[in-house]
Amino acid sequence: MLGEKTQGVPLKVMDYNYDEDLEELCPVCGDKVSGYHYGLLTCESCKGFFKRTVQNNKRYTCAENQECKIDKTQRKRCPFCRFQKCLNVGMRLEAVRADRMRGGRNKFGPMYKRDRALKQQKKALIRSTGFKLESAQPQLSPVQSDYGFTGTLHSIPSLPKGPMNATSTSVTPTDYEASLYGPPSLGVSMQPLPPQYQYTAFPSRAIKSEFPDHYTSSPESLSGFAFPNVYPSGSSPQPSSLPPLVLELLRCDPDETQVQSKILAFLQQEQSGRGRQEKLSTFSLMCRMADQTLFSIVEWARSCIFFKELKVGDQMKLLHNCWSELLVLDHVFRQVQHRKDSSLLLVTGQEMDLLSIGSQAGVTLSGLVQRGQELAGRLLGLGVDRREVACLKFLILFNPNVKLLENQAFVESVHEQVNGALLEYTLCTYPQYLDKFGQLVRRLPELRALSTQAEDYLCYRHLSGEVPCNNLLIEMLHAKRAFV
DNA sequence: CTAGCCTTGATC
DNA sequence: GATCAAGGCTAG
Repeated sequence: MLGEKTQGVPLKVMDYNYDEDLEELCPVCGDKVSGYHYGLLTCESCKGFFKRTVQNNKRYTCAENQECKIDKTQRKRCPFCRFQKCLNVGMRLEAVRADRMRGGRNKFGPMYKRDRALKQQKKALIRSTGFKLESAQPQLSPVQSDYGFTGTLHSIPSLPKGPMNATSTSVTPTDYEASLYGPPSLGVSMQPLPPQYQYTAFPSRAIKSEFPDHYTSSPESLSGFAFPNVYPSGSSPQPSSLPPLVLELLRCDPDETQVQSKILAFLQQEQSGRGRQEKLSTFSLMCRMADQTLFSIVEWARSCIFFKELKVGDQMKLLHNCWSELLVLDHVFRQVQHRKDSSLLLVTGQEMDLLSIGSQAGVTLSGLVQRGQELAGRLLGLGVDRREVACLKFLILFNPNVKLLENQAFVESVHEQVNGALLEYTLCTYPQYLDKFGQLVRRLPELRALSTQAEDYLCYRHLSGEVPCNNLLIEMLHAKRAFV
């Protein structure tokens, strides 16, 4: 109500303050913002659209190629792309209440407040300096970093409680915010998980199956260090000062949420088709999870700039060389975003208690996990961001030390280019850090050492027959070493 | 379906 | 009591 007043009706209470939300436009369609809705400032119509879609579990399809431009005049044309954009800019499914309770506040309240404060600060800064500094500090996203929006994935202590309906998403009023929509379906189809898995929030329900496999408008919508795209239409949201190559590499990154939902759905399906007796052990489940993650990594690589230019033979050689490093980096960076010492965040969004790993996993595996945590700790200390990780992935993939490549020169050149872009990026984005580039790059040998150990371990477990068959992991292992 | 306006109610 | 983001209602 007041949101409308302050912006809609130009009350004469305030003298035409040149500040306050003047240029605040809905990040989905560019219309006038009416207040915070479902996680960020949006217009009234997108608020309503988002609500209808989630509440009624709407499924849309796109008549074109899922990249329709959404603006004020065309937003009605393609609900699929509109909803897609809603999610990409950061609207939160979990802010739509499963129980439809009206009024009151939710846990986003403090975040909205903080976001306002930050905007004020920024404005003051602009006024005092006379120019904008756009996203000089991309990791300080008011909407997504501090309140742990990876942190909405925080765990629910135990199994679904009484009034929870098995298939629908109804949840008790008290924990609807926290539980989101994942637990019920997880609980049903995945069979009772081992106690060390806690149920975690998972921000989607059936809608997830509607998501396309790639996203188009904003490369920046992931949690952690991402900056929400507040630019009204599809043009590049980044200040031009950033090395374009870095942005390009980031664009190749898959949407975490989509990967997460895909893998979770896969595991659920696999698990539901399994009899009670043949339920997987925790370790086997982890292997399946890693296996699926590896699939998504391979998928990522194959669609990547540069990599897709290579002949298949070279692609295979590069991937065989670095699959475990990419897998470990993926895991480690997830822990960086997770920011918890007490648990691991799995690719499915589930949390796993580190203490229980320590007590159940055996020395070698515990040691590996521990080393992963240490690496994550160092990266966290460095303040690594997504763009840097995107570069590191390419540096790992385009390893110039891989021999017998058909197009060795190309691989070397890509490696050099990415190196240069990363250096430039760290220098211009974190000028206060004298040697961030060096620090980052020095983590790569550590990563490699860790991944080699992990491979050894996997190999050992494989030889003891403990790793599920038909496994891409094993295929990769085979490719790299001569097996018995 | 859409989107503008209305009602609610926990928090400040 | 004011605030303001949720959900609800209803013309178009």
